[in-house]
Amino acid sequence: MAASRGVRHDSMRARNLAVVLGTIHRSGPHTRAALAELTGLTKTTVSSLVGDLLEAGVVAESDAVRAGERGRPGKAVSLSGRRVATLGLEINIDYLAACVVDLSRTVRMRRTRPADNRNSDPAATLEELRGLVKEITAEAERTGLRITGAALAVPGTVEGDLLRSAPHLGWRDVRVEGPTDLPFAIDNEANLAALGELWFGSRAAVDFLYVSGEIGIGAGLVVGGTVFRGTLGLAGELGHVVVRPDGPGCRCGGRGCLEVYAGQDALLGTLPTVASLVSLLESGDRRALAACRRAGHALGVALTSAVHLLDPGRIVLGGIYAPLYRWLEEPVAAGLGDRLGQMRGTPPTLLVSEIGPDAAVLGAAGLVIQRLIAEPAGVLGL
Amino acid sequence: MAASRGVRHDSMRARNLAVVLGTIHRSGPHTRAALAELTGLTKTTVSSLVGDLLEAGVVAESDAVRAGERGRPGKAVSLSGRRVATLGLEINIDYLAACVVDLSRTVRMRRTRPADNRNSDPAATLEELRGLVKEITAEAERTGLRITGAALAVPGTVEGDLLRSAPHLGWRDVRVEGPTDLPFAIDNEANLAALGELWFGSRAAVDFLYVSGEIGIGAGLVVGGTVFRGTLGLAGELGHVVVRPDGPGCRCGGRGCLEVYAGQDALLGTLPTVASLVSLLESGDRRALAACRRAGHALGVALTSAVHLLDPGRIVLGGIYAPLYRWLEEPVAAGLGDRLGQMRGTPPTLLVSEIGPDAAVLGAAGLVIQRLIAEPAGVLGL
DNA sequence: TCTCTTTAGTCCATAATCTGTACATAATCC
DNA sequence: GGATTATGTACAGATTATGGACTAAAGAGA
Repeated sequence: MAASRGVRHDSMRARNLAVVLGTIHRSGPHTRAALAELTGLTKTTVSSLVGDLLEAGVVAESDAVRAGERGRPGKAVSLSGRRVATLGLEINIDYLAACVVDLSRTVRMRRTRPADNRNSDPAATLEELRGLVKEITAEAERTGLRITGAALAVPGTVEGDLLRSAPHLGWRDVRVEGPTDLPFAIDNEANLAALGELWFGSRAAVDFLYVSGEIGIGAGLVVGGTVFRGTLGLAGELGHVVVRPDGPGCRCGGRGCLEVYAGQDALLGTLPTVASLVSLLESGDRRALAACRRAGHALGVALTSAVHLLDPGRIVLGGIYAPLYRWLEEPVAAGLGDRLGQMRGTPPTLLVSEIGPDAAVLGAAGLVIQRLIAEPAGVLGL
Repeated sequence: MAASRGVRHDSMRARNLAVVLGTIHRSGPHTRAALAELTGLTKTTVSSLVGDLLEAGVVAESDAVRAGERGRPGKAVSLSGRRVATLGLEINIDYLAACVVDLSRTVRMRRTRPADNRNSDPAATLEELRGLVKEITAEAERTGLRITGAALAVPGTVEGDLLRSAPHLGWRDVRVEGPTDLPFAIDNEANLAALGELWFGSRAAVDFLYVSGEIGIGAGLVVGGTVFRGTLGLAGELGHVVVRPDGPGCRCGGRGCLEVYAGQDALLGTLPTVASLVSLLESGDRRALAACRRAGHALGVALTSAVHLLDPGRIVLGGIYAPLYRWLEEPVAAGLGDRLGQMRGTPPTLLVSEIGPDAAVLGAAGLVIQRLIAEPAGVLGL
């Protein structure tokens, strides 16, 4: 639905700043002339806008660049990581994490603090997080970085700034305030991991479903570079898609949810870690292989439903599914291929995430960068 | 992702025309002063914009209206159905339909032409449709209506303007051109029926999942007043969500899809029509009741998956499920309630569609109105 | 080496659009 | 009937983009 506020002169300029910055972000460094061509604005206007962006330190001019064969070479304008950065945060079951990412997508800092957050006290954990944030922002500012905002990934469902339910933390209906006075957002771990894949993954694509295998199983759908959140922000709960309506009971109250078959607990059984499962798999352990196959089948079934409902461009398996991908790929792909049948041209490509367990923190920082690029004037006060 | 074109003076005005028109559409008739308040524009600007809209005939001034207690009364500006209307079209298995709906959502004309389109020749059917369109647009123009565009609902999957697959028509990969030189769109029957519910349903809401029970089962998700289409436009294929991974084979190639349990063929069995099933149900026929209960259970399972993945605000049952709602409500709601369990505060409300079998044609016209309101300057040449 | 051509980027007068204040209008209140 | 209050319009002023002229910087060709 169209935004309801009218456009005034200042918002026109704000919008054009966003258009220029977004174009640089989307299609790489360009000279002012090329930007004028791409945006449909005149060279004059682009020059003026780029001037503001340079002053704000969000873009930088490179040395002269050969554009065509002849003529004056232009100076390419690219995103600059010099001055502006954002803060990604994560509360997970056994650690707190924070990272500072600059506008050029370089990870400038990273901190992980082990912590046992199972059934923890929200206030205490958030206080701990606040400490981590203070520490890392102070250090970032010492190196001359301006942090423009923060986002927090949590293993649970989020509505607005309300953490509805994080079963593995034992949290319910926790209102999370920003740990600083920076602009702040909180979102589901899977949604933000999907953004991590979008911003830092190697197979850059703007349409995919990121599947986050953890103790719970979540998914984040990215369509056209934006996370689809549903009505309340609760979309993507892949872990409770029904695989077998009369299957074993799930902690959610339902039966035969995907999580029962392919959650971390189901996969590991009595094994202590994913690494131990991997080594068993590598040694050809039959029970481990069977467990993986079972999980893969269930995942194939749930993903079939997900593909029919969400129509993702690709599917990226992440979290604990990444190290297990060698053993999951075949059953999952087979399940998808068999079941999707003639309904679509080809089933979505299945890929493995390559950014590892940092996906969510990085994605949190990416979310803030995304907002900065979408609305530079508001964020930077231009 | 942000649009990539810069904003110029004329697009600022175009945008503001859309803002004013959209505000009138969304929150009803208002005086210029109220519109200024709502949009954040000044009274002067709103007056000027409303002037253009009046001239284009898309809005009309009412008689003076008491706004507050004292002061000069304002004249409310409301959408006008006088001059501008849109065309909704539908190709279905046993009929062609067309309707003309004006900007004030009044259905001005409606035509249905029985036709046996099962395994029909696309070219012939489209030619037939073209005839219907010529007839109805000629008549509309005779009454002084200007048709600004048309949209076509088809029982199948649509990518762009390509009809990928309409199994019940026997069509595959048909490129559908507009039946006139008007702006034209084609979309899935379920998506457009959802828009029909949005535009013409009595329980106005901007977030819901419309479930279209026909021979196939589709669903259209509306979030914030917009249909969610997924990456290729294939989202919402509820009929092939997996209910039982080892269930009976489905024509799609999968097994245990919802359609196998709750599609029209499964519900009717050997009965000829939905009406005959209803009368059996009313007379308490045990086999009919059992069939409905089975279908309701399956629907509850599939909708559970859909709720987890899509997070709809409400669920509206339409198509053949509307007349069967009395018998479906309990098993569906029970299935949803039991399975969704503690994952969300309350499960989405279950409702029955009240606009009947016209949902898709009406929604097609609604889609065109939606576009007109979103971009009046482009469509009307202001 | 000098000039021509070509492209990049800036300058400045002009145009489009919105803002803000002042004002005419129209109703109620007392 | 005058005071009050709110609607809608007029007009000067502000903001921003445009477009053509101009400067800058490089290669091509003589």
